[in-house]
Amino acid sequence: MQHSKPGEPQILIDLSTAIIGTDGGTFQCRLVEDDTETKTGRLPFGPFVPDQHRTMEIGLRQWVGEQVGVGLGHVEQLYTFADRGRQHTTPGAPHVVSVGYLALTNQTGGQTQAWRDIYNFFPWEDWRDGEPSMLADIIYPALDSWLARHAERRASARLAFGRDGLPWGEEYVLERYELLYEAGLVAEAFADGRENAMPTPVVPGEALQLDHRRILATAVGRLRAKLKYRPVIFDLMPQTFTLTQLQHTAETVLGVTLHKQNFRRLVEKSGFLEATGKMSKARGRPAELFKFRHQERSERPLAGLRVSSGRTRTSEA
Amino acid sequence: MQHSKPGEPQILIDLSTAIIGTDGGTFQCRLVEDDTETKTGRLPFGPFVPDQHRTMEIGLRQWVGEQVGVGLGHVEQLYTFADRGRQHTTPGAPHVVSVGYLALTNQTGGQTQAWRDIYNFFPWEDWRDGEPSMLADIIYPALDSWLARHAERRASARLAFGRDGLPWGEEYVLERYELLYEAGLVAEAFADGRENAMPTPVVPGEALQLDHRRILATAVGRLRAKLKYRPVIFDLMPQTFTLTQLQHTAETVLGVTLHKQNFRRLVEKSGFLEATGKMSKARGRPAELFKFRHQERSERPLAGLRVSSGRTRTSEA
DNA sequence: TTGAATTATACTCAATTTGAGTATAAATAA
DNA sequence: TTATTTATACTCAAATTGAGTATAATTCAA
Repeated sequence: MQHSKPGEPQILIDLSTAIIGTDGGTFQCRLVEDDTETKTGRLPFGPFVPDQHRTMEIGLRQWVGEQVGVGLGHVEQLYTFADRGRQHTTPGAPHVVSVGYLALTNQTGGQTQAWRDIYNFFPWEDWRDGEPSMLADIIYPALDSWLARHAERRASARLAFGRDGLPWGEEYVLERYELLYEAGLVAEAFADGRENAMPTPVVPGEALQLDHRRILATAVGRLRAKLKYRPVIFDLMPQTFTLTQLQHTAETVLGVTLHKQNFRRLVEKSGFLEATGKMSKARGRPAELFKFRHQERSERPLAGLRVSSGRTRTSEA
Repeated sequence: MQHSKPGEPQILIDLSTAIIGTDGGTFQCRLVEDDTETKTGRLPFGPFVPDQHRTMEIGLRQWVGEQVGVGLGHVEQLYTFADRGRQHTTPGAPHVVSVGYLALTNQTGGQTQAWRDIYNFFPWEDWRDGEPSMLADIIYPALDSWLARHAERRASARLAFGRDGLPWGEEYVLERYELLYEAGLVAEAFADGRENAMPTPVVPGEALQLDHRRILATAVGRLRAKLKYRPVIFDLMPQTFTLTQLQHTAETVLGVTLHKQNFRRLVEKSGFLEATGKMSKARGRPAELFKFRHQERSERPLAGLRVSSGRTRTSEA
């Protein structure tokens, strides 16, 4: 009864995957080394073909395998985006819906140049050296001028960007990107033909094709949130690692710095780590190498790192 | 390049919505008063028609409006289910993908019989009177016998059901339902033609059509989790309410009992409530009526109720 | 070869939060 | 008028958190 009559426009589902890893303090995402000579990068993606793919995850693994050949650890579905005007619509062609996925890996880099620093796409998200100056210098003035005409979005903007004394919530990555898009300040807004968009993007940060930057923002927000209540960080780590390396990874993902002694206390108490007895060799005092106790993953309530930043953040200059 | 060639089987997207409310200690979901005389209920749902629906949320609001006419408060997307074998597939017909949504409302009941107690569908989820005996009596024996042949699912089962001394995590509603489905213990497993399924469901609990019980499980799990970090509970409350009513709502959703004095302390400290000065009249001492400070929703970090159960749960008998 | 710099790790301590009560107040019902 | 019911206030110890200080084990550079 509610089902579509034949002749209605077809729907095509695209499966797009944000493959995320870290490498010595950089926060990386795997892009496709593109054949076409467009300036903007893209995530690995391809259509969901129900006849070939028993599940969407099988489909995405096929496209990831063919296009970038990265071994995936944790994989999770993020969100299904279907709004008209934000999907690439050729008249007459099927309507495209994209299902975004997050995948984590501990194998980044290698010989390929296709691993890109995620903070290139979202430079305002990296607070490891304090509040990025572009917020006060560029983003807030531009956003405020748009908000003057869109009072109904004020409350969301305050929460998302931590204005007026509210804290900066590192997990609101998507909410921030969406506001910048709505305000016409990023390149995709112009590419999608929004009437308020500037031909030259106002806000710094590299664009991606289609809605891939939106998917990446969703992925980063989800990962940042999840880090705090599930032990997903270990999917980003090599076999063995020092506590400092673990902390650097957490800081890279969260985009903030953490209190070292407390981080160590937290992580040791968690029971997820097992000392290997071996030591790392580097500058300064050698650090013990740990490994993740995989069995623990199924043996305890699965807390994450209930991390707190090293310094009380004052959210406004 | 990766796009579908014409002639490939069509995809149809169904939008299905779990509308959830509470009414004096019962946890309710709005079903459609069904025209067809099937025994099993269903959620309001209908196809996503891109030409008519600018967004999926617009589409779902249309189907909800037409089929049940309930005013929706908070609405959020849950998950997109597309696995073959769990969607109703008629050969040659389009493959159906369902996007599940959660909607909250504070208007339940009324004249209709279509509001059903959610714990009818998941009786093992209600721990307000302690651990339901059916877990030890029916579910665990049946599950264990299946696990004996599926050792690879053991770890998930322990976590989901809190076996072997692990705590019962009230938010793992979907994970529990999925395990029961996989083990062939619920009616939908038989309806979907799984070879290991019993013709008569082993586990108590009413079934729903299609994958609607899976969607409802997703909704309940998400709501239980979200209650703890976002102020969503107020979408379930009337304009004014006593602290006891608020607590009962939280207990109804979470399926556990809470410590009264601490709940009150928590909720008062949160800053989300505003005393009205009015008093409720009932048995016993009158309670003050509060209302939700809607502006607060955009003025503070949006914590939820970091509730803890009234008694330390021992997860195994 | 010594001492400065660097990094790791151990420990302290006050403030806050949490879990689990006890005590008291204000109604109704018998 | 006393028991029952419900609401609210307050206490207190344990655990957790935020922010240090102190010390140990290296390398680097003079």
